Amino acid sequence: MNKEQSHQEAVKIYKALGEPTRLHIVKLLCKHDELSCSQIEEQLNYKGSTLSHHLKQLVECGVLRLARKEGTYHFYRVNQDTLDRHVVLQPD
Amino acid sequence: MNKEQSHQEAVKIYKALGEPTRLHIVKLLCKHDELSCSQIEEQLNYKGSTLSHHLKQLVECGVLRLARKEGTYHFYRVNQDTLDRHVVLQPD
DNA sequence: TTTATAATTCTACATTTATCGATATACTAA
DNA sequence: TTAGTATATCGATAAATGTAGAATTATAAA
Repeated sequence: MNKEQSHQEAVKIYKALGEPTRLHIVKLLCKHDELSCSQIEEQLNYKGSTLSHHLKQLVECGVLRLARKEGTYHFYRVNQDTLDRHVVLQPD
Repeated sequence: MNKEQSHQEAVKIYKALGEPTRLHIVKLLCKHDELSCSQIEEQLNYKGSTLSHHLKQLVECGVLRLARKEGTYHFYRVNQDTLDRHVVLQPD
């Protein structure tokens, strides 16, 4: 990977975290091992379609991954290595 | 400072860095101790008014500071402590 | 199969924002 | 004072984006 690519990769990650809803999602997942979209919906005051939109972006930039499916539930996890490579998240 | 405030503060910093031009400016300043707007203009392909706009945002979120004025030159520096508290910048 | 639930995708809309030219401000030198 | 230069601010515009309702897909249970 060249400099320009890694630059854009970092930009994507910071842009993903530079939005209050998405940073909330990530912080929540840092405390919960794994969560489904509806479990996140219970904790944060947003519609499922909105959360789905944000989850997609967080997966695309590598901050999260879809780790497991059980029935209709999709469980997401933090990619801790990706996070560690770019950010220092302050605990709530 | 409460949780919500520190959350918003982190969001501002990540949002500031989640834009290619601003991340370029910050990386440049990490290598140059201090730089003026026109010195940055020499290295990055943007107009002064655009850079001024970005520098303002980077100062507002605490990533940079206006460290020194000499004549009409305004020299900016990285706030390394702020940066260290929130991000791990990959070297170019 | 039908019904219900979880998640995603689609569509629309309002808001934000990156960029840059024009203008204004601040400082220096002649 | 006048001219020149460095920044900052203003105004306009095109593009990106967060949100949520509607529709769609996928899975499970009755």
